Amino acid sequence: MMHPVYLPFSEEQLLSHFTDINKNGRCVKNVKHLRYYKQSIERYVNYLKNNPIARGKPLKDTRTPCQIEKDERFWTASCLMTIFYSQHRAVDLTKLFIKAYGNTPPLKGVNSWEECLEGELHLFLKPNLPSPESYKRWLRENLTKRHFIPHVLNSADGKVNLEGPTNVDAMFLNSKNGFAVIIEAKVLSDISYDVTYDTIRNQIARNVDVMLEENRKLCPPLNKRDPEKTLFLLITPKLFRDNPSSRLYGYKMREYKTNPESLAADLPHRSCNWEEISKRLGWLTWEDFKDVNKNCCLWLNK
DNA sequence: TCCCATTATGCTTAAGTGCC
DNA sequence: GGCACTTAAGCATAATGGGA
Repeated sequence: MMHPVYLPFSEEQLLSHFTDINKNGRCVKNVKHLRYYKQSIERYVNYLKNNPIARGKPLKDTRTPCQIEKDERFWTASCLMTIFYSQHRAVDLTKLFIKAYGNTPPLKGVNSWEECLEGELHLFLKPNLPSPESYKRWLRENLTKRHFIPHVLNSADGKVNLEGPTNVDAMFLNSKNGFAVIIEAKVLSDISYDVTYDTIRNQIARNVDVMLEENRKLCPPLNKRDPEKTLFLLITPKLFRDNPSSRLYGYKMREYKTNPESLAADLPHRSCNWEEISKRLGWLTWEDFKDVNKNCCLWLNK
């Protein structure tokens, strides 16, 4: 077990949730991810051992060694793996999806959550999803409408790709039927708004954009994902869902849910049935996961 | 086809700034 | 002078494109 509270799983288990990567046209295992988790756990354990009294400790001493307490990588891996390895995985996930999206999946031709989950479910941490070709073309044609700093505009000259892949925090994927949930997880931080060449673009819009794009070239089973059967899920602390105006994502989620056409404004290169897309956006809290499965987020046991 | 430098995102971490 | 807050730098991973 890597850590009893923040990552109660083995290294092998954790490693199995990272996607294969494309190296010289071949899909190969990637083993690089472990080091970050192991180092962070080691810093934390050592710090606690040498500093048994926590009260009154200044932030400058604790911030780095105690990063794990607020690290979204750990929150995400730990919480989602707990659900993934739960003996009642399908029941747990169904409860969560009903809370986020309603009694029936907001997907055409899909009648039940059971149908979504039947088959072969995978959980991936930190998968990369390429920026859609249609967006990159559009940005190339509209660059000066989206940026205004000379040296940035100059650097775009001659570049093929004006946006890199979006690294989503996690993804559930059913490789039998293409059903997927793309997950953006937050602890204290807000969504990103600072990609290189588009000052208007926000992280949720990017997530929705890559959700709507096929990924035929990605390593299996990521290439099996059906964009028409993919949902977007935001996971945050309950505190910020109760106080949505404390974060940019609070404003954006409310806007996208109550006024679907606002998605069109943020994704001008696409024409979609935005009302339908809007229904595919969900927001859950870490506390929701804990309500469904007590073993989730053990650090919230206070 | 392979290698490798470059560059993208998405964070964490360190350095700089200024308040009490 | 010791902090917390703010901003910049740094790091990790992975994709990409050019050259051998």
